[in-house]
Amino acid sequence: MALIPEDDLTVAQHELYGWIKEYMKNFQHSPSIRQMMQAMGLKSPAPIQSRLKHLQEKGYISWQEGKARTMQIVDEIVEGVPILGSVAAGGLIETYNDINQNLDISDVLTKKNVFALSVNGDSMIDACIADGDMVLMEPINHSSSVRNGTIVSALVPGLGTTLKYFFKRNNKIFLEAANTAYEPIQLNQEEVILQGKLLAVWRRI
Amino acid sequence: MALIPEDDLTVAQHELYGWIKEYMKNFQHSPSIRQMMQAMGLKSPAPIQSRLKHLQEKGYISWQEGKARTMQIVDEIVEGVPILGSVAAGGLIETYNDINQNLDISDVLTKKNVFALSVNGDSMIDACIADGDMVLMEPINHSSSVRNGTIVSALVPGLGTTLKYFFKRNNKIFLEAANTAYEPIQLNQEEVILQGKLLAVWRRI
DNA sequence: TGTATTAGAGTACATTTGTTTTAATGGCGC
DNA sequence: GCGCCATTAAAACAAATGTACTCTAATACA
Repeated sequence: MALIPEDDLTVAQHELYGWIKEYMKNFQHSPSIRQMMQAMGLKSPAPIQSRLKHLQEKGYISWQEGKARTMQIVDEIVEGVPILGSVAAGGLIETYNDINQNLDISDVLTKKNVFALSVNGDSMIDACIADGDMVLMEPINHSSSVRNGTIVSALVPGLGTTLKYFFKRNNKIFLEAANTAYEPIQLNQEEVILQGKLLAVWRRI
Repeated sequence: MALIPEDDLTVAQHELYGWIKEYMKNFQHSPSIRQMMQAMGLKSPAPIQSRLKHLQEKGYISWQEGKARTMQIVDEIVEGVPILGSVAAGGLIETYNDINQNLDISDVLTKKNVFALSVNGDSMIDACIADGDMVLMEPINHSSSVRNGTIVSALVPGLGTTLKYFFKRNNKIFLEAANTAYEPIQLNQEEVILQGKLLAVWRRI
């Protein structure tokens, strides 16, 4: 049960294709035929040429003839997944099939210094952040730049890093869970280091 | 308020840098110096070399000396956000700073035919899927390939597209919401078209 | 077993391409 | 105006590279 139907490829072609994808992901440019030759353990360029030709005929790759390192992987969508519609819960939905919109995640991922944290526990369950989720955080420079109600990751000495709602009242900082089973934490400004504020949530099933 | 501090670049360097990024985004490989020359309206490679050298010294790009089209853009993180630790709710946490792991989203995004749906309503709120979330779905070919308990988007004639838990018992299909306020839907196999199964959830704050 | 097909080795060649060098140009301060 | 500096043009060169070709070994198939 292959996830991607690459069954029309021979073993050698599949191996080369995988190597190329890996190389291009790492180096952001196309490898040369002689590099592929070496990577595949071959001693002449002819077999690579043959495999590339087949890969091109089957629509996996393309390149500009005669030009060095101009391969492209045509198969995979580099960035963006089509948004096919909106889906409702129980009620009516409009399914706009031909909308030309793509889910854009890159703006968050390419933001400077963004980091991710893996969520443990269920203290934010009422904010729809579950155990095992990845939260993408933007570093906080000044605590004054954080609005009340923002979800932040905060380092509380003795407690460790925790994900909570942030509130500031009368120079006191309150960290509140999104779960009534947890008591709010009240702290002085010096007692807490705000690490980042929540940008996005990512959950793999 | 520039997002990325490119202020240390001259106008010519900045223009070239922008063009290179655009080219590499479109073609998945590095341009040649002569291509850049032409794009910048120049008639000799020397000015491009000079600008590339400056871009390299300032840490924007890199390349392998002597090799054709081996440029890389070092500035932006192409894919991947560092996972800095795991964050707990209220309890203790281990914050592993030096873990060399990156949040990898590409495997889902580059999967064939994956599509996204915008979630309306709160019927899946107990599965931590909230109004406004984006759900990434993998197309379903055969209903037999869907396991009980999977979250699917299903097209129910007269009802529209809906996001629900999928169950199959005695050749009947049950679509259950993750919200006790909604009643389960019971259908015959012919009455429902399974569109996709849930791969991931994405939520922007 | 014999033959056709395919894969690979080895080689050669033209083009592309990075790099170097030298000369010309143009702006700029004095 | 004059000289200094950075930018560009122009040309040349060597390395890298894609491509074509021939020959050999392996493989499949009847």
